[in-house]
Amino acid sequence: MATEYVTRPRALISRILSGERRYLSAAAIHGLLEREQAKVALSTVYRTLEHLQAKGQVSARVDPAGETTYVSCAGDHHHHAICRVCGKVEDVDCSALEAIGGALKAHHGFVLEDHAVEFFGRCSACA
Amino acid sequence: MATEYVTRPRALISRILSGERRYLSAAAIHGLLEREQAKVALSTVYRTLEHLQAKGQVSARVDPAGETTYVSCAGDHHHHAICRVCGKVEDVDCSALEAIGGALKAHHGFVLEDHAVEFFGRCSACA
DNA sequence: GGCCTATTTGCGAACCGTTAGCAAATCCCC
DNA sequence: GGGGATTTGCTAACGGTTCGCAAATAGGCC
Ligand SMILES: [Mn+2]
Ligand SMILES: [Mn+2]
Ligand SMILES: [Zn+2]
Ligand SMILES: [Zn+2]
Repeated sequence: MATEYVTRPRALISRILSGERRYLSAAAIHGLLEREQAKVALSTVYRTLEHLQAKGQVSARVDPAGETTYVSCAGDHHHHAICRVCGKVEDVDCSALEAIGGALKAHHGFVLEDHAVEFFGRCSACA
Repeated sequence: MATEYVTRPRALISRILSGERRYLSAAAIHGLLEREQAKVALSTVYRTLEHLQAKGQVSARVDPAGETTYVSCAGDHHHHAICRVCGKVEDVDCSALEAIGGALKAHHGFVLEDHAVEFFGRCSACA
């Protein structure tokens, strides 16, 4: 049934993502593949990204221009601090946010189930 | 130069937004206008939303399907708790997040400049 | 190694939300 | 009411993403 093939396009795209700590668009990944003479269709890039997301190896976000971008990302629930200069992504723990659950309940009767957070600023190299 | 007209479409759209505490897409707003016999072009809805955003009366977010949605939103910097059942939006203060700035600096040398947060759960009516 | 079949790819066209161009309509102020 | 700047409506274009389907590939099995 759900047999899973390790194909050349998938290996190439996984390699690119794991060597990159910035969010990349599908088009950007496709461009990087072209630059190294690897012929992979853009639709395959999309399908592979979808596949990697389903496997929990990639996290996506929509950038301000409306383009979806992807980073290699695994591990427990956490958030990203994104450098506005170079785009570097740092993983950030979010235990501080747990406390907000109580306040939401008290003020609005709101039962907190999940949250999404993004931090923006400058990484150590760009500060 | 930047004279500003109060037109019928703008008044209609502002009224719809201020009477709604959920994020609405441009198409949804357009649909509501149709339902009340008001003929407004979809492109006018987009332009009005852009206009209201620039005036700081509307806040936008891209929903999981990639569609941009809009709520009436004014006041100081804050975040939104969105009910997963009915879509109702509560304004949430974020003083608790300020503390994270120090930790980011200490752990990653990251200088925090801004953050974006969304909370998901169930509002009091849907709990 | 060769065969076989399920899975994946490549290509192109279709899709869909959003933006742009431009003439006609509207708003505002005198 | 007249006149000029602004806004609207319509339609076509745009750009990222998804789809359909035949050709190619992976990998288990002789
Ligand atoms: Mn991560
Ligand atoms: Mn708000
Ligand atoms: Zn940086
Ligand atoms: Zn609710």
